[in-house]
Amino acid sequence: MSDPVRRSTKQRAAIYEVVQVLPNFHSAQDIHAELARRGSRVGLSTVYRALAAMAIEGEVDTLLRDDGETLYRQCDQEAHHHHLVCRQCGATIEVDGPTVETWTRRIAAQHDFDEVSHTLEIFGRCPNCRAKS
Amino acid sequence: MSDPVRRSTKQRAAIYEVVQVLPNFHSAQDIHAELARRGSRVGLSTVYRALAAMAIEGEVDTLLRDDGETLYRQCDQEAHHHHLVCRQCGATIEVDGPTVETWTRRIAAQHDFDEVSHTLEIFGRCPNCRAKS
DNA sequence: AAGATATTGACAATCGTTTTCATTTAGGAC
DNA sequence: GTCCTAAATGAAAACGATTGTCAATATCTT
Repeated sequence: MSDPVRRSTKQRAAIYEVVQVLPNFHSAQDIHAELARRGSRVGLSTVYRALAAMAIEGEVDTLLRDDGETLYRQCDQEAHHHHLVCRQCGATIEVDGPTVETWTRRIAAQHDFDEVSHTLEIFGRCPNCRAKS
Repeated sequence: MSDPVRRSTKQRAAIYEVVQVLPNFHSAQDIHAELARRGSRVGLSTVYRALAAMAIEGEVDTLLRDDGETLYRQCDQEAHHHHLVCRQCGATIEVDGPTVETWTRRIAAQHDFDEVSHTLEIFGRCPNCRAKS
């Protein structure tokens, strides 16, 4: 009962390519649109499936927006990390959080929880967008 | 151009009542079902509207689940805080995070971001659920 | 090349949530 | 109390992201 063998297809390659090239986070629909713009006519379901698979493999980074939409981005760092995201332009900075890691582990231990994970995102306005307003 | 006046209605009272009584986080649909169980036939749209309004007023606490569903709960603390949530039974502990608050402010300042907010939730398995497995 | 099966894509279905809009109701004025 | 106006309600439709369906296609193995 092992996992099905993965086959490499033109579609998956195209999707991977676009994700690598696009800066910051984008929705599956964005990526689908970008593919169309480039002439790759890939089905929307295929984009969703490929992105979900890549997220599981750790090849892409995901972020859940306030309204529930899932955003994807190329993953720079292997290790667990967080994001500082500009609410206006979407610019993203990856931040590393030893302080937070330690803190969450301590909190969990205090309440005798195990198998702990956490989500943390910081939202704000970047210097560029502030200058424009 | 001031905000419309808020009127107090039986429906809002019923919704507020249920939220106060239910432990832990529940979806708008859960709350709607619980109202029905109690004989209060309140429209689903009304439940959504009331919960959204209460969330803005800070009367209830919200949590965005991994799949994008919004959960609501009575708010014990006025101040900004985070949650330690059991993945299995949903038990929730409110945690206060001066460490994290400081850390996020510092990170934002380092990158010259302003109007900063953040989301942080810790997920794990509570002692009860661990005992059961 | 041929067979087995993973993958694709057009489309329908799902599901939480929001909007529409006609009807009802709260709350102030008289 | 009665009137009036705007807020609130609710049933149903609309919406938007995502997932399922399934026949057709492409990939890998032999």
